[in-house]
Amino acid sequence: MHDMMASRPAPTPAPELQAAHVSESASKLASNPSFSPLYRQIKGLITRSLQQGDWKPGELIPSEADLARRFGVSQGTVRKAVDELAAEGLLLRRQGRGTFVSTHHEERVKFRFLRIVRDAAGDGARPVPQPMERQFLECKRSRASQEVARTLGIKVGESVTQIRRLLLLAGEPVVYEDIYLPGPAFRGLTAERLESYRGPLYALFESEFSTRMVRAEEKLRAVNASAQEAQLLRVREAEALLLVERLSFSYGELPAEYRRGLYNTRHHHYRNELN
Amino acid sequence: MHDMMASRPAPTPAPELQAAHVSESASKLASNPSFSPLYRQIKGLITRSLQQGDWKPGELIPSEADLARRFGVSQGTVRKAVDELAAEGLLLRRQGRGTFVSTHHEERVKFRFLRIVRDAAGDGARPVPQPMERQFLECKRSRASQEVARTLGIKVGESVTQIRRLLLLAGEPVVYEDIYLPGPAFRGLTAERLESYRGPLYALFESEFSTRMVRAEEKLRAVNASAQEAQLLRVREAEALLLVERLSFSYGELPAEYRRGLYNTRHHHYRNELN
DNA sequence: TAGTGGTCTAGACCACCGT
DNA sequence: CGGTGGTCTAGACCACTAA
Repeated sequence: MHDMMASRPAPTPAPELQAAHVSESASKLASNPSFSPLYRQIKGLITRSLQQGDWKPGELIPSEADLARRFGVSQGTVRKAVDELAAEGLLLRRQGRGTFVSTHHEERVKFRFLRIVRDAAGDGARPVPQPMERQFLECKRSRASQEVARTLGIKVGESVTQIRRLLLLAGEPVVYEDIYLPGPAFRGLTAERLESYRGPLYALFESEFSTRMVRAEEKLRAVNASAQEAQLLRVREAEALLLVERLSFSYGELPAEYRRGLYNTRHHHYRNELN
Repeated sequence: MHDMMASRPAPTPAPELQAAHVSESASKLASNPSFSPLYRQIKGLITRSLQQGDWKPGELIPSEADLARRFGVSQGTVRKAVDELAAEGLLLRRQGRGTFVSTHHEERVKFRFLRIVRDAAGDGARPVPQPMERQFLECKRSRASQEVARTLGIKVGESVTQIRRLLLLAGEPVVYEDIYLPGPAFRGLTAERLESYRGPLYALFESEFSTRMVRAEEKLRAVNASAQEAQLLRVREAEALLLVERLSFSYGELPAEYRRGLYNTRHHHYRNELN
């Protein structure tokens, strides 16, 4: 047990990692009830570095060999940790170049969370039909209602930023949604900034508000359109609309955005894969 | 290159695997444009054994060490292949016991494809609310319509088995769906068998019709209830319903079932996770 | 106690990328 | 060319399960 640690050469670990690494044994931590394998501990350390912003979205992280030296483990162990993070979409591996922090700026993963597809589209169709046009109807500060507060895990009446917008695909209004962002982090967000920004909202949040959305949960229902909703989406009143409530999480399972979207599914559908 | 193969002891591979293994070099197949790494070839061989029914759902497959000997590769290579198949839900690993072929009979994965959740349910709620009751309204042979034929990849007018049923959760009708099964494989399916069977439909298909559903694609829309649909689901006519079209695939990406379901989302919702 | 999957290591070679 | 991730091996030890 102990001689394993002694025989391992001093890895001169990065300062912010040393404590965690030294406090945990590099061996299997036998008889420890809260045991977690080494590669998961490494994964936790990398995740913490991502949370802390040591490595920012789009940036190159240290090579596997480098990380293995820092953590004082073998490259294979680092590899398994990075593999899982890549599978979860937090990191992106590129052979010959290195491992990068995932970002919503990449062309490949734009509109990663928008599952709308045009009906006519074949199997290999892009997830989000083009051309896409956005109309921002509103951007204001308000107080969290009970529903919004509960969902975002904040207190009723706390400050939230609210965005109301319309998405048009090929000229047809398809999505009408309210977006709620918690706390003072998004104070600087204005209607003008939204109008002028090219690219997905999540890319804007990442670049200018230090909030990266990592994963999301959605609840889907069918509802009848109100008069106002019908007018905006150009459907008949009481026509069926797909209600999509999305709660997005940033690093560390932190709820960071709540969306309530109404989808006009006359010529588009929500696509899902089950495994 | 060649001496690698020569120096490797004869693995006495299983007959059905020998051809593929011998025809491929165990080394990296350099300069082969259709190159696939060894572990993917192994994965392909295992998948083929699953398709052929060499190992049936619920059964124990050979140990990693055993497979490694058969294929003449290291255990680590087999491990990586099995890892991917387990991640895709085709295999199930159990420490200390072995690796099993996934089955819809397991308690853990019952109703794996049914994403309906009661609204009140908390985060840790079971995916499918209990008690669940099923009413089979119809089970008949018919000819594939153009839509069904196109979806299932068969010819218009070919024989299909059609099931119409209603699912009730806590006494409330929530799902009304038409199920289309291709070809003569399901000839023996009767209303009586459906009534008497306990457990998920997919478990029945697996046990008695040698068809295991591996993955599925769904298209979701909102539609207004027809008079008949409204009556069955006990909602108002024209009330919004969630239309879920599901195409399920068996081994080898074979389309094996098409479902058209209407979900009453008054007190339940469709839950989805985005990564 | 024997056998299984799970973790970890050390080292080799390859494919890919930018310089 | 050097550095990166990708593949593959061989061997050790651990945790879990069933007999």
